[in-house]
Amino acid sequence: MGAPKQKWTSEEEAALKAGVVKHGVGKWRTILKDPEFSGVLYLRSNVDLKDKWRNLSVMANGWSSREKSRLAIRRVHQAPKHDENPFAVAPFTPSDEDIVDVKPIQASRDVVPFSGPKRSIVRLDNLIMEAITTLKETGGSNKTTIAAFIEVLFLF
Amino acid sequence: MGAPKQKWTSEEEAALKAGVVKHGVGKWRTILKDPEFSGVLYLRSNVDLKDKWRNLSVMANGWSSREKSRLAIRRVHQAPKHDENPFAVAPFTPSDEDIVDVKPIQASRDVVPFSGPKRSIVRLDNLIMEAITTLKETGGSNKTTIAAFIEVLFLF
DNA sequence: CGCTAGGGGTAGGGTTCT
DNA sequence: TAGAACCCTACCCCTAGC
Repeated sequence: MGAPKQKWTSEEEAALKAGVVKHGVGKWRTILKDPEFSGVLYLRSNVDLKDKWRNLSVMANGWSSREKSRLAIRRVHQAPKHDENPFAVAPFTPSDEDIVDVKPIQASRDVVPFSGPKRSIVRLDNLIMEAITTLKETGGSNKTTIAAFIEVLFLF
Repeated sequence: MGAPKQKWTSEEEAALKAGVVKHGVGKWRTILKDPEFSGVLYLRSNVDLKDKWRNLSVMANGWSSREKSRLAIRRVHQAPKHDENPFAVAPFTPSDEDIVDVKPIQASRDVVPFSGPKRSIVRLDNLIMEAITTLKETGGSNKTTIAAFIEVLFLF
């Protein structure tokens, strides 16, 4: 039928993450063309990268709760005239616990079916991902902060 | 970033079709400036019109067999607003004198197995669209024929 | 410089496979 | 039933060429 279904290797996954750190979320083609990653990702298309990142993002915060529940709230969307601000799509109540700092990851700690050894690594991994995603979504011009994550990223 | 992504409403789509009938394919700016349509299409650019027409043409011509299946199975799921207008259907089975052959514009990186006969769904609007496009492409000076389509177009 | 045609890229809903 | 990988447009941007 379709393509043979090729599972992502950890090398590819790492390259993707590094690529996102370097070029940003949504720059799939750019990441793919970067000589730094093309060697690893040459079998993947830009769409593949996008899809994979989507999966990773879900994993990174999907276990917890908020942030992604907005997807469920979306079903009917008709914008005849005078559309609303696209960024206002998330009607989450900015009450107390928001996505302010790099804290939300704590919340995802309770429901983790992981086995012992890699636990901390995965945790940090998710932390980074969440941080990056959040930074990007909230305007993400904070280059220095992102740069800071690069070091952490390559610690593993 | 780019533009906020504005989905086309059925009103806009109808206006575009009517505009094409009135001014012809490729006269995007003209359609846009026509007072008859500017009220509906005022937040679209000439390029937007062109792009949308491209989509519509693809739909009218080479709809993949998978799409056909999906359409058939389409859930009776209520439409909140008035999308999916009453053009709805011409359920009778298309015999064999359907559409010509128009291969999908697709460059798949992997296997390209299926190719078969393009038996498009016979939706009235698709027929109209095809007819208009064909007329235009083949010299399209058959004004009377086009005029005939106008009536059909506005029958619903 | 305005306009159209066409190539390209991304987002997101769907579908298929495991 | 779920999740991962892949598919299919809808929509937008860019630019060559007139």
